[in-house]
This record gives sequence, C-alpha cells and structure tokens, in this order.
Amino acid sequence: MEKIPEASKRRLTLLAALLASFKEEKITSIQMQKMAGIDRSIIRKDISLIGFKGGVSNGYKADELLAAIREALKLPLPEQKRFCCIAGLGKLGAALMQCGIFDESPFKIVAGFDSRVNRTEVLSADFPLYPAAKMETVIPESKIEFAILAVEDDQARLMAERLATSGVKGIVNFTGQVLEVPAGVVVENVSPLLALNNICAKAN
Amino acid sequence: MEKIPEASKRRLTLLAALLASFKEEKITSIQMQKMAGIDRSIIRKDISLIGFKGGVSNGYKADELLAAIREALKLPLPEQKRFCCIAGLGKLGAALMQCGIFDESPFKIVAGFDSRVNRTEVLSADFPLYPAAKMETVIPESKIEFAILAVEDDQARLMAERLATSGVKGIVNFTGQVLEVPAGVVVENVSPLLALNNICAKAN
DNA sequence: TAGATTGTTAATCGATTAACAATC
DNA sequence: TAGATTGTTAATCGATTAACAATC
Repeated sequence: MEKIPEASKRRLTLLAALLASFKEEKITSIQMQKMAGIDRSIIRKDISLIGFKGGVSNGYKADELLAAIREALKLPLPEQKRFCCIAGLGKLGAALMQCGIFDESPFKIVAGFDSRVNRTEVLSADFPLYPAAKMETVIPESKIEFAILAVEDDQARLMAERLATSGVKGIVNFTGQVLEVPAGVVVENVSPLLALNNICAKAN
Repeated sequence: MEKIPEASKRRLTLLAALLASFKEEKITSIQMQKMAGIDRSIIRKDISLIGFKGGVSNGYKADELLAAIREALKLPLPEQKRFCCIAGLGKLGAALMQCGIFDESPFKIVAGFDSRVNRTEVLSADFPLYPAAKMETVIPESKIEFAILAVEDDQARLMAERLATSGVKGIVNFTGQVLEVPAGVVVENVSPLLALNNICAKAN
C-alpha cells in the first residue's frame, strides 16, 4: 500500500470515530459527507487509498469499513490496551482522570504525575499517582506510550521535554503553550484557547 | 489581501500562540521552525500571505508580527472579550469552567448549561448556570458566540444541533462524537480520545 | 564589510475535484 | 431493469519547496 497523506489519515480517523458509533449496517459516502462534513469524492478517494474495496452499489458495510480503517492506520482496538499517563493533576488533569472518558476505549491511564506533593497525596484514582520526579523511571517501567499534558502553562515546555525524554511517543497538549519536541514525538494540540482561536480564524 | 488558505490560517494561529508567550524582542523564521515544528520557508510564505513586511535581516519584531497575525486572521485581542458558554457540567465541563484557563484570554465564559437540575444547582461559578432548556433564549440574549461542548456522548449531537440553532458560530467539541452542524458553524474537535487516535495514525 | 535572514519567484509536488464506466 | 453508488482516472487546482537577489 502506498503511503497515506497526513490529511487523509486525519479524515479517516474522524470517519473511524463516526463509524464506531454508527448504528445501521450500511453507510454511503453521501451519508458520511453529511455527518462528517467531508466531500464524498474525498471520502471515496481516502477509502480507496487504504485499499478497501468492500463497497457495493448501496454503500459500505459500516463494521467492515471501520475494521479496514483501523487496520490501515494502526488504530488500536478497544481490547488492545495502550498505556497512557496524565501529567499535571490540577482541576483539569484531575477531571480528565476521573471523568471516565477512557473507560471503554483502548487507552488506559496507568499513572498520574504532579510536581506538587499535596496533589498526588490528596487525589485518589485507581492507578498510582507519583511526584513528577518519578516520571523518567515510571514511564518506561510501566510501558507508557502516550501522555496527556495538563500542567500549568509555565511548566508546559519543561514537562513536555521530560515526557519526550522518558520515551512517550505522543503528547495530547491541553496547555496553551506550543511545545518543542524531538522528531518522532507527535503532539496534538487540544487547548480550548487554541481551538477558539482556530475557530475565529476559520470563521473569518 | 488574497484569501488565506486554511492550512496557513492554522499555522499562523499556532505562531500567534507561540509569539504571545515569547519573551525576546526579535524572532527569526529559523527559531520559529524549531519551536513550532513548521518549515521556515512555509513560515515566511505564510507571513508574506498576510502582507506583513516588517522583517529585516535579523528577524521579525515579535510584537509587530503577533499584532499583524491577529489583525489578518481577526483573532481577538485580550481586551476584546468574546462571550462563550459551556454546555455540559459534568466533571470535565465543571473543571473547564473552574480551572481559570480563560482568565487572561479574550474568551469569557458567561453561562453554563446542563440538562440535570442538580448540576446547575449544586455547582457554583461567577456566571449563571441554566437548565439546558434555556439555551435557545440565553445564548442570543447574552450574545454568546462560542460554545464548549462537554456533555455525555449520547447527548452530543442533540446539544450541538441546539447550540447551532441558538446561533453560536463555533463549537469546541470535547465529546467523542462527530458533530453534524449547519454550514457556517465551525467545529474544532478536541476530544482526547480522537487526539490519541490521531497520534496513533500519525506515528504509524 | 561579512554574515545572516527576509521576501518572492518559479518549479515541483501533491491533493482535490469532477466525471463516468462498472457494479449491485 | 432502473436507480444508485462505488472505484478510479485524468484534469485541475493549490500548496510546498528551493533558490536567490535584496536588505540590514
């Protein structure tokens, strides 16, 4: 299979999210265009890019298409747990670890870190909480691959660097800071502030 | 000024975030490449796209460049408050409204909504909390332009539709659902789950 | 000046789009 | 069959990249 462009990967990942909660058996590119806001030509091109040819004249079987996207993009299945940690246990970090958002997902939080001892001692979770000083040892030992970064802005860059040094492959960045990471480490910026600015820019 | 491509807008918005916390007087495209992970040719092209020509042979004045980007992209300044609301006051929504992330920003939360009466009555904030039924009247009355969507997944689509109907211009989507919105309403997907999947897809 | 970086051009590269034969 | 949608091609469109004269 040829290499899949970055833009196609993002669209396919979004389609996978759509399909995961889709209730009917079959789905057409027209329905997906309407639901995901992606042109149906692009959708069919993206599907063709991953080599999936299960479509027939009344659409794709939703579960087959979902499986094909997951396989092509190496998206984890719910039963293949991938270990994550949360760095920064302030209001937002604590909420992310407690709100149950990862419960049915392939991503499992197995550690929390904070540089303030009172946060790691006061909070409770069904996984261990550590002082930030333990990051470099715990992350490799616990086979943690991904990190949720929710520290205060003034610590963001330092912590991102330490997460990268500790071996995480990706960081979900909730801070308002732009992170500088080594090649090979992927950052997804999900700061609500950046998101709002992106909306302003797009809305013109 | 010609129209600015979507990809350029996103990069420039990221550069604006970078510049907002940049401490030195001058910055070069090489520094920005290193810090934001964007090729310097693209950075200079993007800057040229917005018609900014303040650069000299030792870089750009950071504050001038930031002002130019904000103006070209119509990004709000800290003193020009834009009103937002939070829909869904569970653990995550409550944390977002209490964590102070919007404090120094141009975005001001002026209302919270939840369909569960006990949430709007138990929680406290320095802005009013309403039952979801009030959305359609409060949003236009309070001149709310943007919404943070943090409801449970099973309510996500319905609430997004109601937010759009109520007149918001953009939705920051924290839910795992893909939202279907009318043309003209902008959605930024910041679900941690989607972000993790995007990281997996990108990391190959 | 010597060195470094900008601003811009032109070439390349890649992505989007439209169209339609093939298929069910 | 008639109608609808896929899969794919080719054309178009737009974005990225490299290069370099101009500038400080």
